[in-house]
Amino acid sequence: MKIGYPCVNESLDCSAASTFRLASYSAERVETTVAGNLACLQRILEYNVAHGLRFFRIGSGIVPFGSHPINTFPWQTRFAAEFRAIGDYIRAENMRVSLHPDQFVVLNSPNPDIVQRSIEELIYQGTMLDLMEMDSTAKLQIHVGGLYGDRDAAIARFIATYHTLPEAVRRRLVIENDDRLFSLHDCRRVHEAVGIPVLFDNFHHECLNHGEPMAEALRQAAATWHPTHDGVLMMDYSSQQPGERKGKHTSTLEETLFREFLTHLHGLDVDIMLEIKDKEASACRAIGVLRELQLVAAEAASLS
DNA sequence: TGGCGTCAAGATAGT
DNA sequence: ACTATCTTGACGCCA
Repeated sequence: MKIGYPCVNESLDCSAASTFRLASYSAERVETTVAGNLACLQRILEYNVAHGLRFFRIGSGIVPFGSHPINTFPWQTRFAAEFRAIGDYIRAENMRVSLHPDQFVVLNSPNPDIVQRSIEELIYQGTMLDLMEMDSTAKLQIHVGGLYGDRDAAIARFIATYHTLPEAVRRRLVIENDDRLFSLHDCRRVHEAVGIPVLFDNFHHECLNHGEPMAEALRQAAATWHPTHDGVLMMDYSSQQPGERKGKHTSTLEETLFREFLTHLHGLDVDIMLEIKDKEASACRAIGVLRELQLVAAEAASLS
């Protein structure tokens, strides 16, 4: 089981998502910014190794305007060595990485231009993983998309678009159950049609489900991952921020809830991304919780 | 230097 | 038809 957090490290004084306005675009600016972002990414990964965090979501903004037509800078060749070095480090340290393109990637949009731009974005993000020479267990996670008033048609459009994706994207693409529109059940329908793995989000599942208990939901999601091609189930973990609207992520890890969640795994191996506001602080505490449990288990074994 | 309006991109619910 | 929200930071103008 690997534990991780997304995109940003708040303990370090660098950013791997440094960018600039479209209006101030220049090739020179791209080059210096990507160099800085990759240097920071390496520092974040080193921090993670030092703290036992072996899962990390790389931010979408490593290459500013990475899928925008304005960006004709050959970053893929200029930074090939840097990407490969980062990939070597990730493999050497037995880490796992993912990316999560944001809300603008909508493969089931009725608007073909939006679909095309979405595919361009997925190609950009997949290319980064390819340059790092990551295998197909490094994933690109997206949501199914919009509903547009007709769930079946929306799912059918996702499936149709999926078939047109380049293999380089398809081998990494996974769908995540969301908290309002497409549930675990809906994602499993898509999986049954095209074989795409379902990344499980426990908090979204609490917000939107069909009565599946947590342990059963985990089992169902895990069954959509091919053990060698996809790796073990990736999941996002969070919990409700008390007193806030339903769906608001907690500001810090609630250790009691996390321990309770772990009881539903029943030995299932998963890699857990903590989608929690205070980032690595909570991830480190999650590591502490797991170590405690392991100590308890080890003690019980030695006594028996 | 600090404050703050704005930023490539979509979809949805509410008014 | 228009706005706020998701979600959040960071750019970059201005005082």
